[in-house]
Amino acid sequence: MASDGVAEFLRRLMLRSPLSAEEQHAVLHLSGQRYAMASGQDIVTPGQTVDHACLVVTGLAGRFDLDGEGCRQFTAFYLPGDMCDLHSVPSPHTGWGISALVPMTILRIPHAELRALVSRYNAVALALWLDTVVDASILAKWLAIFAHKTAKAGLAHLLCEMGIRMETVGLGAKTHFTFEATQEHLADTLGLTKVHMNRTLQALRKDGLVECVGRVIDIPDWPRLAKLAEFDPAYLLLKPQPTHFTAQIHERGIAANPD
Amino acid sequence: MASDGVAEFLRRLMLRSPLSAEEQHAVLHLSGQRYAMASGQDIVTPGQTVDHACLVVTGLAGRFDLDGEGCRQFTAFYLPGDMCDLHSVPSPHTGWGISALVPMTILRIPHAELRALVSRYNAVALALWLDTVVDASILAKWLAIFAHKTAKAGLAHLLCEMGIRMETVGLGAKTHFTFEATQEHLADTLGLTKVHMNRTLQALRKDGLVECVGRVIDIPDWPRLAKLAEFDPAYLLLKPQPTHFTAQIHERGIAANPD
DNA sequence: CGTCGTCTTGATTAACCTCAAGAGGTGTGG
DNA sequence: CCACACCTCTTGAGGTTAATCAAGACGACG
Repeated sequence: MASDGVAEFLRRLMLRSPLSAEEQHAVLHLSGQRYAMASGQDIVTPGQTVDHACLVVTGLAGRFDLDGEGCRQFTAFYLPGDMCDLHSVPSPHTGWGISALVPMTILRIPHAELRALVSRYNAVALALWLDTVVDASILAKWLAIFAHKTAKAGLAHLLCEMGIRMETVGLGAKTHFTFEATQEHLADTLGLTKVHMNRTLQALRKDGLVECVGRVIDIPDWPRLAKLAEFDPAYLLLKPQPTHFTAQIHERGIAANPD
Repeated sequence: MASDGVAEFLRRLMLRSPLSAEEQHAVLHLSGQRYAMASGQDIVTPGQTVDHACLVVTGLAGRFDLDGEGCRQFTAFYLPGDMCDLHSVPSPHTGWGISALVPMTILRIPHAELRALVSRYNAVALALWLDTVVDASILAKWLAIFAHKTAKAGLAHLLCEMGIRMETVGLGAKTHFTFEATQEHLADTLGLTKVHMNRTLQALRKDGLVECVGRVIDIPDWPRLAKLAEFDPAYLLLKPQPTHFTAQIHERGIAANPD
């Protein structure tokens, strides 16, 4: 019944939170209206008050903040299975916006459904809360990396993160994945100009740390890139906290709690 | 019975979330052990797994991230009444640390108590969740400002934020408050060196935008500082979202929902 | 009275921005 | 099939912001 994106959302929750069969079932019964978004279209307009959260079914979305001159700063990326704007459940009025970085499909899930879910199932409430905490953890790491580090290390870190996240949701391997963000999107994430982003990316390519054809990213030497970035995936709060764990994730699958 | 810091925490929650008398009462019954922390001491060590959250009773705490070379990046400041590390309720293992920036007293509240509270009272669960969302909202704003803007505008923005937050918790006015962070702490927040932070602060002083004696901050011309910073307090998610509201906050007091 | 933490200053170097323009691809309409 | 617009990526030269290294001044504290 629910391979319209909700199953991927449940899978994401269970990466970090154990849920009973009943709770899983309840999550899978979430429903909402499907929308197709054009590239560049706003999923959430800055300052809007919303009565629903948006689940990314396919594509890539970015949360952004606007400054006075209209410059964008991206503060999160959302992949398929991510519930963007889950924050809006406790805080329906958001200052930020979310836009589609590529043509994509989303599922709008009413707050009413989510609130009913969390009031009935305590474990689900904690799971959703944890989901926003993960978002905040990534944000804190971005701040630490982008404010302190050089553009090269910052970009390297972002690519490592996207690699792990893509692999975790089954979209390629951490060393080989498709990341549909333009160089300008990346520049607006790291707080650089697109010119400097271009040169930084070239530097990584010249060092043999990254290869790109189209929007496909290849990381020929993961350890070296991770070392340059000082990348430690612990902040992504995936279950097995010790550092070398990514291999296990796929084998575990979604049925962690069959009872 | 509970003017040991818990009342201030309840007050903070009620700035953003309406709670019934029973719910308020339940929050006030939170208890924990009181600790005195020395300046510079870690309240939470990076990588630690905790079974309690820490309520700031007096003083100032900072959440930080460490990079490979041991450089600190602060990712949050916590004032009296703030529950630092509330994130640890859904995620007990944290990558970041929290340290006392001045001598301070805290209250350690066991996760067990907080979890019992949220499982009984749905509105409290949403209130706590919202509290971590506010934290994330500040983080997103910091990223946007510090990554994009010049040091001068970034520092101006931080001072505006601290002014509003101090006034909101009743510690001075937004244009006149005590902020016990050293220039080095500020540098580690904006991602600058302490040398450059010093010069940036001097620039603000020379422009007549800020005056400091000791750790007391004076903002002679708030509108001009706010304009330089492009400061809009909406991201702090205080209740009356329209822009000019700070006057009302004090008058409302804690008894917003007497029933 | 000396030590330590914090603030301050100067000179040099590196990182990043700004402005400007061109190259390559893609989709569209004539 | 070509012409055109548009988006993204790329390159160059010069200017600004902030980092680095080094050292001195000041006050608080024991």
